[in-house]
Amino acid sequence: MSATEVVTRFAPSPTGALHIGGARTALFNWLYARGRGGKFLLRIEDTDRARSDPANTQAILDGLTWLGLDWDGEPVSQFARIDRHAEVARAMLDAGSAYKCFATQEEIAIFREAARAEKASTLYRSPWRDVPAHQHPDAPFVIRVKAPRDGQTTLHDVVQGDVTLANDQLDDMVLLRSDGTPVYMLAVVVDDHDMSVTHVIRGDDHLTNAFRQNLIYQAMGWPAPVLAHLPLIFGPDGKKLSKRHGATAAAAYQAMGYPAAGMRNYLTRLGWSHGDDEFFSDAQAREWFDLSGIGKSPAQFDTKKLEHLCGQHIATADNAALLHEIEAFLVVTGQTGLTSGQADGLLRAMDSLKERAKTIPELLEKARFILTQRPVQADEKAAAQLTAQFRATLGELTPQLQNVSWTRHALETSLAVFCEAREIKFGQIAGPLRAALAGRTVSPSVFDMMLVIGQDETIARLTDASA
RNA sequence: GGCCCGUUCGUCUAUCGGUUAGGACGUCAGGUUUUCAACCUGAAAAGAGGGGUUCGACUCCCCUACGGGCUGCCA
Repeated sequence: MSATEVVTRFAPSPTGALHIGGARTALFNWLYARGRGGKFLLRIEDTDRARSDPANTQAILDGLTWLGLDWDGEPVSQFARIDRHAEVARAMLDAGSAYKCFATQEEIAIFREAARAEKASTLYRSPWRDVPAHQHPDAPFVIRVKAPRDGQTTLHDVVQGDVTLANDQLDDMVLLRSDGTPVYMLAVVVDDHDMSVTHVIRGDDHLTNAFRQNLIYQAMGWPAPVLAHLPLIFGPDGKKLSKRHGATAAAAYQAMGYPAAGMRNYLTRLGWSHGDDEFFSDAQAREWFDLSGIGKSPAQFDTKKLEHLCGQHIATADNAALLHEIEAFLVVTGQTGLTSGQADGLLRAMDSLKERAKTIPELLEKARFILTQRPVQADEKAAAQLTAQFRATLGELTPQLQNVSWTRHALETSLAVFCEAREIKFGQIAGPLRAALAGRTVSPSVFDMMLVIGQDETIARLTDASA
C-alpha cells in the first residue's frame, strides 16, 4: 500500500449489539475511506474476556452488513494479538519509558478513597516510578507508562481543533496487567499502528484518552494518526442514548423496516453537513464526506426525520433492489417469504407502492391487495364500506368491466361514464371499490390496483364483494 | 473534586466579523385529492446569560450557567 493511502478502522467491543452511535462511527470511517480509495478495517476489541461474546461480534458484523458498510480483509481480533501488545510494553520497559509497579490494587484503592474524601486529585502516583524494579523480583507487578509531569501537551483534533492538557493531569496508566495481559489503551495504539491506520475516527468519549495513548506513540517513536473525535448521539430527550430510549441497536431499525439507504443518509447527516444538502445518494455521500464537515456538538436522534428520509429513499429506489430489501426484511423478521407470483405482482405495483411508504411494513401493508388471495378478507373498516347499496351498484358495474380494454385510460373513462350516468361522484365508490379489491381502506389508487391484478382478478374480486 | 469538550428555531443544521440569521424535519393554516402517502403555498419558530475586543459580533477573548466526557489492573 502506498504511504498516502487512507486507512480507517471501526473497533467495537463485542459486549453488546451494534448501537446507533457505533453504527454512525463505522459509517463515518467507511465514508472517509471509501470516498478516497482507502481501506476500512475492522477490529474486534475483545480483550475483556468476561464481557466479550462471539454472538455479539456476529451481531455487529450483521449490523454493518445490513447498513452496507463493507470492510477490507478479515476482522482483527484484538485478543489474538496480546503477545504483540506485551512485547511493546516490554520494549517500553527496556527503553525506560515504562516501569514495573508493585503496588497492590488494595493499596491503590485505599489511596483513592482517601483522595476522594479530601477532594484531592485521585491520580495515583506510584512510588515505584523511580525505584529499581529488581528489588522485588518475585512480587506481582504491572507495567506502567512513565508519563511526563511537567509542561503541557497539545493534540490536534480535526473536529475539536487544538486541545491542550497539562501533563500533570496524566497518570502513569497501566500498560500490562499483573497477569501479563494488555490494557485497552495499549492494545489500541499497537493495533492501530500495526494495521497502518492513518485516521482514527471515533467517539468523543475517547478525546481525553488520546493524550494517554499519545504517550505510547511517542515512546515507540511511531507516527501518530490523524484524530477525529465525534460528538456523541443523544436520545430524543437530550440525554445520552441508552436503553431507556427504546431502540438503540441498529438491528432494531432493520427489524422496524427502515431501508438501509435511508438509515445511512440520516446517520450521515446527523452531526455532519454539506451545506444545505439533506437528501443524498451513497455516491454523493462518499464524494462529499469530509472530516471538516463534522459538527462539534452532540446531536439528538430524531425518528421523524429518519422516517422522512426513508420515505424519500423508498420512493426513489430501484424497484428490483427494493424487492430484494423487502425479501431480506421478511427473513430477518421471521415472516414467510414471497411466492414468485407475489414477488412479480409487487414488482409491477412497485411504482405506485413506493411513493406512499416510509418503511417496509408500511409498503407491505399497502401491498396487501397483491399479497392476499381470493376471497379477499376485508378488515373492519373496509367491511363497513361494503354496504348493501354499494353491492347493488357493483352488480351493475362489474358486467361493464368485461368489455373494457384494460388500460388506465379506458378504465378511467369507463368509470367516469358509469358515475356520470348515475349522478354520483367517483369519490363515492372509490372507497368501497378499494375495500372490495384490497380488503383495506388504505392502498394504492383503485386504477393502479386494477391494472396490477388484471381484468379477470378484478372482476372476480368485485363479484365476490357483490355477493 | 480536578481536567477536557460542547451550547444558532422543538429537532438536524448553514453561517467561517457586515445576511431581513438560510435550509430540512416536525408543527400550524390553506390548496390538490379516490383512501393513505406524496405534492404545492404560506405561517409561527433560534444565536444560553453576562462582560469585553471591534466602526461592526452568532462568529474572536474572558466569566457564569447548563450539558457531556475522562479521571480503572473496563473498553
